[in-house]
This record gives sequence, structure tokens and C-alpha cells, in this order.
Amino acid sequence: MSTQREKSRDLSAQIADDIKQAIVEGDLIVDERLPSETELSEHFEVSRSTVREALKRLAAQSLIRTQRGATGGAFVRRLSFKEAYPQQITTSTLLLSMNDVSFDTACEARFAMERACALLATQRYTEDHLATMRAEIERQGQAELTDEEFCASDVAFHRALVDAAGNPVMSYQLAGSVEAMQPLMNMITFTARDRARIVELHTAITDALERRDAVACDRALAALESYTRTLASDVMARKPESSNSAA
Amino acid sequence: MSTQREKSRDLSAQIADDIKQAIVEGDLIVDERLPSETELSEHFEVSRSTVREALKRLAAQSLIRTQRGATGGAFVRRLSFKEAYPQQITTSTLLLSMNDVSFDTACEARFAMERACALLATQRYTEDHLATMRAEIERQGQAELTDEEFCASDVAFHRALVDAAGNPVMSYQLAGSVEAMQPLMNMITFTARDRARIVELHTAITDALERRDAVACDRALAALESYTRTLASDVMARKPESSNSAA
DNA sequence: TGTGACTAAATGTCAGACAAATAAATGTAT
DNA sequence: ATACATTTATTTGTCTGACATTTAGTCACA
Repeated sequence: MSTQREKSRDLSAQIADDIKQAIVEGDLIVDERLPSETELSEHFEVSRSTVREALKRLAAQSLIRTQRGATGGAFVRRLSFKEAYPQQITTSTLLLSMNDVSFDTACEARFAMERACALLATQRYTEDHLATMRAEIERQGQAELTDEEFCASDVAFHRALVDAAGNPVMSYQLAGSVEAMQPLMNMITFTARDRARIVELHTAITDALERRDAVACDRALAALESYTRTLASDVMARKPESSNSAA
Repeated sequence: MSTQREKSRDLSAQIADDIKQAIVEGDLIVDERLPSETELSEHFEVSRSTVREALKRLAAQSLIRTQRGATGGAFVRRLSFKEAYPQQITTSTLLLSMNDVSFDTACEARFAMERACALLATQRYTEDHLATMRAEIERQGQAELTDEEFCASDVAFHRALVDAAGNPVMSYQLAGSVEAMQPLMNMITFTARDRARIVELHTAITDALERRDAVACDRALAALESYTRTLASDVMARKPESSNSAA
């Protein structure tokens, strides 16, 4: 690790970057224990507080975990997809809300990737995925569902579809897009007719998937995208005053 | 912000989460100044060090920026796509290297999404994108390029293709996939014949894009994916002893 | 063979001090 | 009155030292 320090940047940021680089480049391997805070402060020639701030930065990025006690310390953390999901979702949500990304743009990205997943899914799905999708469809048919519950079920349905592609990288990427759209989707009030149409399209998607008909599956997803956009634009039209980033 | 504190978690983590939630939910808006460290320490009834560790956690996630001086402090940061790229790339890289994701899986995800982009790009590209792609192709034809330079040009080519889709969300998502594969791609030694084939496929992609031929574009990308996988599997076959996560 | 007290090591938290940066207020000279 | 230098106040950055808390191991004792 370099000992050259730029002047104009926080020491804790520089130290964090040093350690981060060591992790990314494989000099520190998973579950390896870092030197103690005191040792690090001696090595970098800074105070323990500064080292601690650096370690907190790394912890915030899930690069390390810390344990107290005799054999404790900071350990390189295995970054799992599961742990990376929430961060991906938070980041996506903030990117959408802070950058005036239109609903259409977010929607387009999401469905473009989802259609790519569906293509793979037609070749690889298992009965589990299909069963989950059918179960969610049934749930979506229950009239007593609140809009939030309906949305949650919608997310579960699409998540199963994406997972059916059997590619964890794509599942991870899409988690951000799908869930980040939740706040926007929750602005929509689904009428009984809306729900019926969505259930209909979900069924078409699932049926096409089951008979491994990639073309029909793609077409159904395209129809769902188009319908979703219509619903959203209706909401925006009805509430022009609250035209925020979602408008 | 809640004042209820769980016992078993770092105070700095809890405070960071409190503030984070306030940002995500819009209670703190972009460029708004947070209370000073002293004020925060009084509000949360902890020491200034603890507050500082919490703030460093937020800074590591690009949620805030800090300024020194009289009118300084911590400010809510606008999370831009540009700033989110590096983090997305780091995370993707670590996810691949720490979770034994196969080259095939990463490759599949990347090309699946890239093909989705290409479909949009055929409708939306501008001359700029096309010019960049052509320039990179020409560069790739220069025999004196090192493998690293060739790879870098390859990334630039694909980035232009992805950007041509005109959807910042997709560009952001793909940045992770494309660049995270760089370390793996850099393991490949490109022979003159390999390069010629790649240039040929890049040209086919660009030509198809130019005449807005989505089908041909998709086919060329599929061919490139297949060729890339072949190259990679050859590398793995030649070096079975170093069969790490990329194997 | 447990079992409980003790020890050592590490992180977590706190208090207080000073350094450095920065903007605003103040003063001073032309 | 303006331009420039100085001072002042505020805030983050860093350091020091202390104590609390957690945890694994050790060792004596039953």
C-alpha cells in the first residue's frame, strides 16, 4: 500500500481507497483479517480515529465486516449477490428520483432487460419458477388486495420470471430496475379493469413461457410494457400539478 | 428521526441509516445542508466521533459531500449516473470475482443486455455514436496495439453502442457488466487472427446499426458473443492450473 | 471433567484539544 | 468610497488518551 498522501483529500478517504484497492486486486482475500486498528494507525502513520473513519467507509460499502472481542477485527467480506441487492436498489431509486429520469425511460430499461431475461427463461425455467408465477397471478386476482399488495405481488411475479433465466448477474441487475420503480408504481391506483388486464398479460407471459414460446412471451411483455406506460401517463395527466421526476 | 436505539449495533451505523432514510424518503433534499457535527452529536446524544463515523459511512455511499470552513458542513449530494458508474463497476467486479461467477454467465448477461440496447440503438443512434464506433474499429485494426489497449478500445466501442440506445439507465446498468469483465478479458492474448475476426464482427454490428437493421445487428452481436466465449474457453483450456473464478 | 473467574486483545464510545480551511466582518490606507 | 489586508467565527479534519464492552482463551478449583 502506498504511503504517498495527497494533501487536499481526507486521510481517511485515501486510506480507505488504499485498502479497497488491495481488496479489489486480490491482495486481501475473502475472510482475511486486516491488521488491528492500532496496527493500521502505525502503518499509515495516522491516529486511530482516522483509521476508524476509513474502516467505516469500507464497512458502508460492504467490503469489510468487523467483530469485537479477543479474536475480533476487520475481515474482508464476501460480497454476495443477496447483500448487494439492497444497495443496488437504493442507488437505483436515488438515481431515478434525483436525476429527473422519466417514467418512460425507467420503464423502457426495465422491460428491455426483462425481455432479454424472458428469452433465456423460455429455455431454462424450472417448475418452481412457473409455480411461483402462477401463485402470484392467482393472488393478483383477489379483489381485496390493496394497491401496495398488488404491486408487491407484481414485483414477486417479475422477480420469478427474471430468476427463471438462471443468470444471477441479470437477476442482480434487474433487481435495481424493478424495485426502484416501485415508488412510481405505487402512485398508480389500479382499477378492477386495470388489474384484470394485467392478470391477463401475466397469464399470457406465463403460458408462453410454459410452452417455451419465446416470440409470444416477448410479445406479451411488450404489451405489458405498453399498458404500464399508458397507466402511468394517465396518472400523470390526472395529476399535472405534482409533476415531479416521475412525470 | 427515531431516537430508539438497538443495543447490538454500532451507533454510527444506526445514525447513518437514520440519515440515509431521510435522504431516500426525500425529507432531506439535494444540496440541503445537514446540521453541523456538533449539532448532530447533541441531537443523537452521542459523541462527535460517532457522528463523524456515521457521516463517513454516508460519504462512502456518495450520499453526502462535506466542505470545510465557515459555511461548510455536510450536504446532501445529487447522485449522478456519472458518479454511480465507478461504484457499480467495483461492485460488479467484486461480485464476479468473489462468487465464482463463470465467464459464460457474465458474458451471457452482458450480451443479453447489450443486444437489448442494440435494438433500441437501431432506432435512435446519432452520427456521434456511429463515428465513435468507426474510430474505435479503425484503432483496433492497428497491429501495434497492446492487448490492454485493444481491450480498452473494445470497451469504448461497446460503450458507444450502448449509449446509442439513449437510455441512461441501461447505460448505467451495462457499465458494470462490460467493465467488470475487463479483468477477465485482459487474460486473453489476442492473436492477429482473433483481432481480425473481432474487427470484422464490430464492422458488421456498425454497418447493421447504420442501416437500422435490428435483425442483422442482433445476429452480429450473437456471433460476437459466441466468438468471445470460444476465445475464453480456449484460454481456460490452456491454463487449467490457474482455474480461478474465471474458469 | 467441568465450571467459573480472570486475563488479554480488540472494537466501540467518549471527551477535549488543536489544526486547517473558509467566508464574513472589520479595519486601514489610498 | 474603494480596494485591500486583517481579524474573527464557524466548521470539518486530525490527534491523544481514556474507558466501556465484547469475546476467546487460560487457569485454578471443585
